[in-house]
Amino acid sequence: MFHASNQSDKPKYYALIEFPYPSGQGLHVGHPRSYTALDIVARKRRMQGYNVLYPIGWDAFGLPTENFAIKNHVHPKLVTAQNIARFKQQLLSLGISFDWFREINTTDPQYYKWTQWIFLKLFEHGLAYKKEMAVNWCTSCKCVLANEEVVNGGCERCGSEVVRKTKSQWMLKITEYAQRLIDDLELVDYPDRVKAQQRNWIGRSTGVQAKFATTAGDTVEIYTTRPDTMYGATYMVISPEHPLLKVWQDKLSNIEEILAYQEAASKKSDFERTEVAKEKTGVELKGVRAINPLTQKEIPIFVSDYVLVSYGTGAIMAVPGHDTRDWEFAKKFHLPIVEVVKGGNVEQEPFTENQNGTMVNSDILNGLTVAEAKKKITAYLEEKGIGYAKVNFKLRDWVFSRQRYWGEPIPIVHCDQCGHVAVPLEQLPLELPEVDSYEPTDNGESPLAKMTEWVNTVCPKCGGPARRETDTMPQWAGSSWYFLRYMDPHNQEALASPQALQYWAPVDWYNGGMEHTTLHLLYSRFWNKFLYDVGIAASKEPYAKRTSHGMILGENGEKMSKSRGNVVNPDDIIREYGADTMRLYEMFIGDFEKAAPWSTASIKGCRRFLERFWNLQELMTAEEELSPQLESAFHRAVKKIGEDVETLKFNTAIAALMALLNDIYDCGAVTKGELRLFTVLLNLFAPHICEEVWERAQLGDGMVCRQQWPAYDESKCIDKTIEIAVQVCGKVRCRLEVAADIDAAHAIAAAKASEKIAAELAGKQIVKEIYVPGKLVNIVAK
RNA sequence: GCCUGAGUGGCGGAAUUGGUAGACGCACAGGACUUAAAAUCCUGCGAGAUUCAACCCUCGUGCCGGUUCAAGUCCGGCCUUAGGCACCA
Repeated sequence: MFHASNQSDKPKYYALIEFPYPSGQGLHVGHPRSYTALDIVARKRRMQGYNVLYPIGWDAFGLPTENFAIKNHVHPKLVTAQNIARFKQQLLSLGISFDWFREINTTDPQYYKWTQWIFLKLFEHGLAYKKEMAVNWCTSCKCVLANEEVVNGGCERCGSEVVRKTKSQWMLKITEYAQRLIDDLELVDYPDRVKAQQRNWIGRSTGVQAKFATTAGDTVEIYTTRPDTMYGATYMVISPEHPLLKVWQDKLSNIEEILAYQEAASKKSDFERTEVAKEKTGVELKGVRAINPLTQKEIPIFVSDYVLVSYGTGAIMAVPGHDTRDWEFAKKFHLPIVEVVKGGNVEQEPFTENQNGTMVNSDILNGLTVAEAKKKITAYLEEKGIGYAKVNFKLRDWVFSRQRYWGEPIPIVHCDQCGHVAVPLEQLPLELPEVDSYEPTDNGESPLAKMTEWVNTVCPKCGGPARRETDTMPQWAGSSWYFLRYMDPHNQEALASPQALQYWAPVDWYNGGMEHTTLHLLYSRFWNKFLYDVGIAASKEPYAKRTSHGMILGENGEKMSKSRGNVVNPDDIIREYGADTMRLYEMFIGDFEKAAPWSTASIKGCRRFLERFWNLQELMTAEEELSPQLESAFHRAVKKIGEDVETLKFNTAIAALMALLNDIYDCGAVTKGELRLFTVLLNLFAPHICEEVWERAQLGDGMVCRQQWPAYDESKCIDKTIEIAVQVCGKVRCRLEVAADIDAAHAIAAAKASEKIAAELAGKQIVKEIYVPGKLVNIVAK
């Protein structure tokens, strides 16, 4: 019924919500908050003459389905199909104007064929690579997690402990796009908090990478954001995993102690390692020392787990006078602390302030400000060949392998002769084979590894024996490009036709949850940028505008969950109050962008409002015009509702409709023209009842949702008379009814003429008279 | 520690650029209708003092201070709280 065409004379509008994961629990009351909001926008755009694309689909790969399948010995395909059927029926009952002709499903081979195709493109461009590395391993899911999926050292999904494990993994080089992912935030309209969170996650820092010579005759590279403090570097720290330890092992007299420390560090979980309040530990290397390139002094080298191997060079110069961690470490190990920036007392506490401060004890830098010193020393280090300016990011490459069944197979073949070879494009989709058991294997491999017939294949390159990759892709794969598939969902030849991609891109308005800011939102921006670079996606950024809805909490103000017993089932609400009431309530519940507690008691108000609207039919007169008493109220309402929908203020838009309805009841009658206009306005929020009233009261041809969005007349938004406040010295003393177009002189005169004000001013001298048009008069008197 | 937000009645929440604080709704109280209840309709509903009653008055948007004729809104300093990041050099 709401079918978007890829060819139209109308301007296009692409509204998008995050497609749901069809879980076994069915729709959550949180889903409709987002869907109804953009449904309102989509409906308004259609009425405003746009060709609107508002699609829906299913992000259906994932662990809960797989776990359910394991437990109940059913194929996840079947579980998925059942869940989708339930979700679909629930969404249909809400009357969301999705384009169901474009429904997609990430687990459909015709869909994941293109997910695999994109992976091979990434592989072809060197952005997908396999690497032996320490990864985050969820002990409960028996699966590798991306950094983005680890929350407080626990699994984002199940909360279980995450440990480090060395495994060979497929990685995606998202770091290649780090700078552009930051820069291009300038091109899009996202909430500041979303942009800030993404920048924070990517974590750009500027500094210097420099070489420190050692007494072993080689060098250690360090990274620092404070090259200005290099004269104060009194020791050096390398991470326990640093490769130089192996190189130096024969020279180190305390190698046993170091290896023991290394061993202990490797056993710690992520959670333990990143615990903040932890006391610093470490071991000094006996036998190798470094040389501060500026002071030429020999300084000790320590190994400590407060330096991470995965960031920078895995080694730092330690400046205890001006870094909190170095200071703590120096105090514990009684290392010298040298002040190089004046302003604090470095014996008492580190002086980390880097705005104001003058360099001291720093030879060529003495007397400079920190900023000047940074510039000068960077140039100096470059000139001497000691170091160079370098930008670093906290963002790591994306661990893309999962050792699970229910995901897209990674279309790669391992050949002893040719290495990693792409499955030829014409063999896509590489479908998931049937397996007997979906359980991961004991050694942490995917259940696919047991499918020897499937695993053993021939190399596409040399024809020799080869093995298929048995890892699958993470759940994020399918959702990283789905907005492109919607543009042309049935295309067999390409992920979408160039014309469709050109026509619809970018998504004009994308609404979703804050929880996806550093996961899905970042991943899909990355994929879109890559696809843009290879000439497929038509816009640099996938989403022109992003908004975020707040969570709907339980009645007790806590997050809804089964264990808390505060879950509200949308089916129950729809059954008892109807879909329109449900939609209206979720939009009226509060500020759209903030979390709001559910209140079943408050729903009644929305239901009552709709009943009062329904009963207007009995008050309807045959007149077409707006009645003089209500004309300005209607014009104001059209204006307000139009504006509020654009700024996500659905709650006040509905309040305006309620106020307008109260005004109509005060008049005791409604003209046909008024009811028509009211129905048109309300139809965005409550489509079912409005279509019904539209037809029964014979308000017009066709359906309400096909009408034009009404215009308002600015000049008619104003009443003939208005009430202004009269203040004396800023305190309201009375209110006056005056003509709306009254000028300052007359307004002030009218104010003074009132008995109350005259009495108030008696015997006082007027100092100042202020008139704020349409608002108030303020008389200042002594 | 750093980065974002947010603190307003019994409750959810309103309040362009500083300009009548509490829109709209819920709950509650009183009344009408009814044999009765539900539903519906009408009225009231921040706190305090005063009054037979009403008007009027005083206070009031987390706390302290400031700017202004005028501050929920702007500035400075705190407190509390939610979300994100975090031994990131």
